Amino acid sequence: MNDEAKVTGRGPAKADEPIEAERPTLKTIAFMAGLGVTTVSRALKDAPEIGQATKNRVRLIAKQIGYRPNRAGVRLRTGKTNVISLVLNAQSEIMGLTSNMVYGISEVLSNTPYHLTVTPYSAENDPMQPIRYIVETGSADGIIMSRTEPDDPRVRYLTEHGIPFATHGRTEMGIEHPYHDFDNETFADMATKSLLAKGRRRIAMMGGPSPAVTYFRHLQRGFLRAIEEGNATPIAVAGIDVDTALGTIRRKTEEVMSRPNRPDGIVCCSGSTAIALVAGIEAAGLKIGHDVDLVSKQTSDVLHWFRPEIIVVNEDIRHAGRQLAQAVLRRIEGADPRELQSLSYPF
Amino acid sequence: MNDEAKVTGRGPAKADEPIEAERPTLKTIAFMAGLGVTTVSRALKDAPEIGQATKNRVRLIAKQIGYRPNRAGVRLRTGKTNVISLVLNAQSEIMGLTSNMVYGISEVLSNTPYHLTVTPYSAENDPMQPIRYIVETGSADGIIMSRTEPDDPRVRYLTEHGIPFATHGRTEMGIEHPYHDFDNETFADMATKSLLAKGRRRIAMMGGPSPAVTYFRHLQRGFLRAIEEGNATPIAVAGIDVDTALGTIRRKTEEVMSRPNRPDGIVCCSGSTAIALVAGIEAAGLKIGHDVDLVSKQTSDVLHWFRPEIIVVNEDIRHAGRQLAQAVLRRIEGADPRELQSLSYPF
DNA sequence: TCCCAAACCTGAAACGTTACAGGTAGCCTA
DNA sequence: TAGGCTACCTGTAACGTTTCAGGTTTGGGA
Repeated sequence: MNDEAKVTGRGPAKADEPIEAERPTLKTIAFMAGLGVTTVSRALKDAPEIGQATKNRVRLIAKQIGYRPNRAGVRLRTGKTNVISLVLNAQSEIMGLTSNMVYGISEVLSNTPYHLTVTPYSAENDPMQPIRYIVETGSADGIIMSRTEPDDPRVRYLTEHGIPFATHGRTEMGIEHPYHDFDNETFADMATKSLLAKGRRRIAMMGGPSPAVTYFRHLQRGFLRAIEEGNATPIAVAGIDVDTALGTIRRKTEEVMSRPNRPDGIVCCSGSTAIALVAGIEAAGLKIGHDVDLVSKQTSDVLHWFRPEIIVVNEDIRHAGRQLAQAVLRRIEGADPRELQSLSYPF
Repeated sequence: MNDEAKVTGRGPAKADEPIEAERPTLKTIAFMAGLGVTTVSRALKDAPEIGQATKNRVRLIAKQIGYRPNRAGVRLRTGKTNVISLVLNAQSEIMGLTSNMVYGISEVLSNTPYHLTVTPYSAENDPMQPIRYIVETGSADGIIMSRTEPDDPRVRYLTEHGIPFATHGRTEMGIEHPYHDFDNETFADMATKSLLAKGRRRIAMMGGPSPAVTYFRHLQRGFLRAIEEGNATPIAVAGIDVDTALGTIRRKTEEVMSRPNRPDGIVCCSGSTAIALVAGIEAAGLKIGHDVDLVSKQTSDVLHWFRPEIIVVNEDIRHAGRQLAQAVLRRIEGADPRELQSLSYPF
């Protein structure tokens, strides 16, 4: 049977130190219950071969002494890390995106044994690098990532290696995988139409992502469709992306809005861009809602209270985080990826 | 000696599966080098009792086969988790704070074996709860936390338990611990003085934190000192904190700025608050830089390009993240906490 | 020639968990 | 009464690492 000394501590407590309670293990419970360690392990995970009375007894003791399974032990034995990794591009910080994503994911994870680790990579680095690291070292059970591209090497790699993951954004590579996306096509369509409805005819779209990212195409498609249906003129404005420095946006906007053939309506795809846009527009001596109308997507609630004249559409990133977390968790449990694909719609 | 089968795999690979390369362990290297596992372990950590030639040989093999220590093994044996935990209040999302903090910390951690996990807690919950969880389950080697209070129970608890940590913000409880803080007293002083220099005499301060948080006092002190020295009148405006909903701020500001005894200068302590303030001010029919002057601190670069009339002071949260990460790491190595205390200054 | 220390290297044990391959008691059936 | 089934429970081994307590060789000094 068990040796009591081994259960209660590593030796006699020194007189001048407080008796530090050892963290309880399965062995502690086994000793207290007069059972084998195996039985306790099984009882705690509700295995069918353990009697109900024993289970109750074990669970009572476990709760009383505050037993928590040692993650290192579990991980070493089973390979299960109980970690979800959020892989992020540190550059693309659309206002509040990272934080809301983190908080959304955490909300879901807080009721589970999973922890969240964040792995940012800098823009100069290969996006594959953190992914490979996680897979090679087996440091997470699931991955959440953003900046999804139509033909995304990360998606291919993870699928080949059978690692559960979910992407913020869709791909176009014929691989069914969990994702959550905002319906940017509908957003661009609706946004453009609302400008058309105000009589605007010379419309530009700004503040979208790099063309490499999938949702750039969605935006483009929705925008161009509405423009065409409305018989309006699309104004191309280069160099105002969501990753562009705000000072550059402001300057560029002022310049664009001073041209004779300036747009009279703007669809903006990000909140921080919108703020710099407004600054540029007003620096050019124009008035929002009079000379030009502005519709913008936002991922934090800043715009709402900034200029009531701006038509604001919310993309709820926190909700996206929740969806993505749910998706990876269910994928880890083996769910069909096609059931883990969701879209949110602009209202 | 070692059994080759044990080193190269768990059995013959099935014909229809690709030969999945097993992840190398110390045993793999030991077998390849014709050494004992112990020797390899020691060689890799540069122990003095291993010969130089052996070290070189072992390290070469390790590098060649891409050996990475198994974290679960290390953690189980030594108790070292190689994890730093960032504990955050999910409510207090000052614009971009969370993300910049995360990125700053990651920058430092990326050159170390440490991973970053994020543990948010909701405002309704006890701030001690996540801290206790981490300590009880031993799930991190170090903790970074914010919203530091003058008499902070978390600081007391962690100090008593000897867990390395660093706080964003100072305490006033006579415990020397690592921290990084922004010199909010100087900020408030400078900000107020710059308003005085513009001839403003009726000055309010808004957008600070909850009075429970330490830096509330710093702001107050700097503000009141400058007010007194300048023989100006402080205008008290209640209910416009950094955590207040922006809609509320906007409404309240409009109301305050419509009073006959309205402030003619405002010191604002957060960027998002400033945006809502401006909206309120302009809704009241006033013009920034004419009827009222505004100085604001910001933690993202939005304000800069928003209204040039606003005097902007930057608090670099990314830098704070770097400092805090450095501090915990050095604390883990046993450095004196008094050498891990730093302040950044408004320029 | 013998002994001893220094320089290197070693196997076994342990961390906490789960999987494997049983073991035992009690009871029912033939 | 034997055989066998069911319901519960058990010890041992293993995951990969580090620590402990040695072991072996080499070379130098007496």
